[in-house]
Amino acid sequence: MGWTEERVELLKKLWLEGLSASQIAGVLGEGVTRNAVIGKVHRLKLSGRAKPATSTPRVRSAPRPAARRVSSPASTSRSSGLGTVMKTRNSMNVGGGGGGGGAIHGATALKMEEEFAVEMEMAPQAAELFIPVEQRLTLLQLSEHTCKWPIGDPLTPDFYFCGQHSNEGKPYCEFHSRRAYHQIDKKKR
DNA sequence: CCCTGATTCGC
DNA sequence: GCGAATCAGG
Repeated sequence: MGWTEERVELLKKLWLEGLSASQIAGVLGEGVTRNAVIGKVHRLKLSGRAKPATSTPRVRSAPRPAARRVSSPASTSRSSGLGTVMKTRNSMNVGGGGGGGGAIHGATALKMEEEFAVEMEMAPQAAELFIPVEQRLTLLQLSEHTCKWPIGDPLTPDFYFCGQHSNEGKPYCEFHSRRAYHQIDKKKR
């Protein structure tokens, strides 16, 4: 499928809006891959949309030895699981019983408007894992195959570890292993 | 592992 | 011009 003016405009809009290439590809659908989007973006010369200008030396350490293409894949239909985006804030439930202690809400909610909108749009059912009290682990109860994802405030009695089963040398259960690596948030790039 | 954008280069 | 493969980074 070629790039009609409509699609190009939509691409521009979404890209400038800050959506990732894969997300845009998902929106455009119909056999449009992330690479196609990125390639088009480059050709349109509208790449680098939030460059701090600092830190982009583009070091090409490996000069690319030989990267011939593989035979054509015949079918390009791709049903990307777009609705799988999970952006959830780690619930920090710190106590609550005592006197009116915690009004410690930072001023982090500044540039959250658009992001939050997109968030709600794409991950309507995102939720944090809930671990039943009887399954929660203290530090001493951790073993090789228990998820070591910390939940809550370490300085608080209700701090505990996930404790779900984790596979083969992995420190976290499947649910948390992603979060461990992946930067769900962070506004630096 | 998952993902991101960047680049190359055969088509 | 297009985009798959690949790279480099998070």
